Amino acid sequence: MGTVRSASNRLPDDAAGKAAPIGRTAVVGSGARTVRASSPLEGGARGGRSAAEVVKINDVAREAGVSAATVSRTLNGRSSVDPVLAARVREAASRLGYRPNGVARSLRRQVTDVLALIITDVSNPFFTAITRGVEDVAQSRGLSVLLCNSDEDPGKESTYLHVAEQEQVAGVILSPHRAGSDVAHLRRASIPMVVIDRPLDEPVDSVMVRSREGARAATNHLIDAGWTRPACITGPGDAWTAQERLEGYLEAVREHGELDELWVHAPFRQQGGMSGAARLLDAPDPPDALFVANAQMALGVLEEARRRGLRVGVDLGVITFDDAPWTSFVSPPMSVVAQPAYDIGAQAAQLLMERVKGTAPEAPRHLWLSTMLIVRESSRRHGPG
Amino acid sequence: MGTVRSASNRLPDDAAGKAAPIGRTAVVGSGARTVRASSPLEGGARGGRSAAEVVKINDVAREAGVSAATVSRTLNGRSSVDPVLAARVREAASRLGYRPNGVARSLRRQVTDVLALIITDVSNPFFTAITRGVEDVAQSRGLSVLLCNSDEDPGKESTYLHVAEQEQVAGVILSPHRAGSDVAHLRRASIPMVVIDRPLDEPVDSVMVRSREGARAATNHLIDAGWTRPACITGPGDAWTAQERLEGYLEAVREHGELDELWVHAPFRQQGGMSGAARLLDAPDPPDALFVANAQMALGVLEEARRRGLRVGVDLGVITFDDAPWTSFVSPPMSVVAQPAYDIGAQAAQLLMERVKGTAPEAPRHLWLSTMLIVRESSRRHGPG
DNA sequence: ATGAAAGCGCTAACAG
DNA sequence: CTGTTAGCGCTTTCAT
Repeated sequence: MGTVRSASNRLPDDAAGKAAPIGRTAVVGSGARTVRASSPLEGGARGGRSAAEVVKINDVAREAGVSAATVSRTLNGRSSVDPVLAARVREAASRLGYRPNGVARSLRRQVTDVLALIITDVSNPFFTAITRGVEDVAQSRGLSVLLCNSDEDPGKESTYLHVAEQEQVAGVILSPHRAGSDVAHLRRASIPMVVIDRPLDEPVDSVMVRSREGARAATNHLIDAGWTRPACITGPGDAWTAQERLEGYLEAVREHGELDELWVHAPFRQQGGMSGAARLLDAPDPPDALFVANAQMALGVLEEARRRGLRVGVDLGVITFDDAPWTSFVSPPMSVVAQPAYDIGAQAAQLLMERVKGTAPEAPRHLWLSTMLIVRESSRRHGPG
Repeated sequence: MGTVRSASNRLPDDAAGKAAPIGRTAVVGSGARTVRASSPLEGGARGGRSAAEVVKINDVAREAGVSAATVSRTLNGRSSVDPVLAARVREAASRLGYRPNGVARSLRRQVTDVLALIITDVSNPFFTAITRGVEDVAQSRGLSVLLCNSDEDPGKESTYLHVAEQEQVAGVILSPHRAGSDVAHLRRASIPMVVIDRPLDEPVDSVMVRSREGARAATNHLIDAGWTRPACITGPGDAWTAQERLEGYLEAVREHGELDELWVHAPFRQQGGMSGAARLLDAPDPPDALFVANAQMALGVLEEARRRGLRVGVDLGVITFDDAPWTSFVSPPMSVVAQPAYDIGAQAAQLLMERVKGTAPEAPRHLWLSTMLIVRESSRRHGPG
């Protein structure tokens, strides 16, 4: 697949050995812990003494000659403070390089200015587009977004759900692995949540895509284009989106009667597309066109087609879900069912913001967005030769 | 660019209006706060009373008839407890559905089991591959990874650096926007850090790629292939990787004498590649081959070439950095300089783990990984027509 | 091995 | 408007 010219990497052994975990503090001297300034003689961190000590709110208070409460009020602007004192506080804070401890604040306030977005695959452009949507609206509201990659792994998913709970994030946007994903703890901690891309067996806000409709349109298009044995390569059986896209395919096929129903399940990855295509094409009476459930799989399909010397658009019609950045550059340009990924993210963040602020109605809201069929060349039937 | 069949999305207005922020608690009744069980008469959450109340360590302690300290010790396994009591504690904890409050724990322990990975572009496959590397080793060490997308925006970067500090993450892996990115606060908070992809003007661990070497090899390859006016489309001038790749190009060009030095800077995006190519090709004496500094830009180059009716591999030679998943499927297959992205992440995580555990030497370590030239078709010179 | 008590650093009632 | 006081929920000495 190309000439390789050079290579040289190495992954070093774990130089750490099996030593017991040690705290963050560098192990320099004996076990004696650093002593914090407490005697009035210390007089605060004056001048250029670049101590590694962390400045706390009380240091600032002392330096500014006010109470910690006033420092807090000044810096948070929640209550009015005498301008003179406020100035003194700000001055002291910046002189000392004070940085509020977010953990302490969170503990006290019980919320953070952070929200978590848990997706099933960072390397899928569909999800990164969603991410952008989420980020844009979150940022406009002054919140940060922490991305968590659950990788279609229930274990990782629950770990991240746990992290979100532990860290007391303001809200969670989740693309659940399965409808049964356990979010009870989040609910119990009353952390607002919005589900995207796939449904959840819980009464929560959601933003979904009419996948089935898109799949049906894609399959119909394949048939209209003159392909006579369209098949479907969809995601794993336990993924709702995979089922829906398969359903859409089946609906279309059934509308036309006479057609065989041909489909396989495979992981939502390039490798999955490859093996799925292989299984289908190895059948006694193989399909002449493929509706593929995601762009990463589509790449695998192209790979397998190439391996077999099948010309896409001639020997094999192909259309896929997701308008990845590369779709119009492959040969031939790939027809797709585009999902409004950015909007999914933006809408979900909207809904979440409303929950966070408490301005949302109690009943869960469900948004359904539509797909868009973009016909390029891979799905058209070009005469052989 | 394709026939569009249907579309229908909408982005609802901000239904929230401009109401002041309200805490997470649903605003149901008056201002009276929920009262916590404190009277001995309450007797703990027996039976099916599914209270929305959050269970705290003291509830578990009471339920198990031990002290909070014992509960903590049991659940953290840091000190030995009587097996009988331990069993009782565990039983009580699970019966009550106790979930330790991570924020409180972090405040006390001053660390979290989470590390932050700050990258400049989630939608760049190079960075998602890095992410996988980081995740794999972090997970094997029992840590979770929070991904932060700084988007080449110094503001966002510093926000995330701030979040990382606030949340007291165990460590940070950063792909800095500029060498001058301000990480002083992290250092002051003694949060371990590893820099990837680009250097930082600070004595910290780093994992980098010999970009310049790769760029030089790519350019030399273009020249060897028979192209006579190779040009370079690199990233923004303030990005180190962009400079290095340009340098590599220049080195190669200079080695050959006689050749003009042709290059432009542009954002590391598809759009950037497009405009960069346009500028270069619009010149009086345009190049006949392009060395592109990243895969997303390369897509833009393909777009521009198509727009102008230039045949890649015939009228225009192209080679790019990064072996994105689609590179071998575009037409013609794209030659690339592959970076060991996964390894960058894995190695960085390794280094970070050692710092977190305190088993690393004090002096910063610098790892340099090599690229790999993969020659496909886009860079070969095929006779016209 | 266990419990009591002392905070981690901050914010929010509550008086003044 | 400001300071005092009381925790947020947990872990960890320090005694026992």
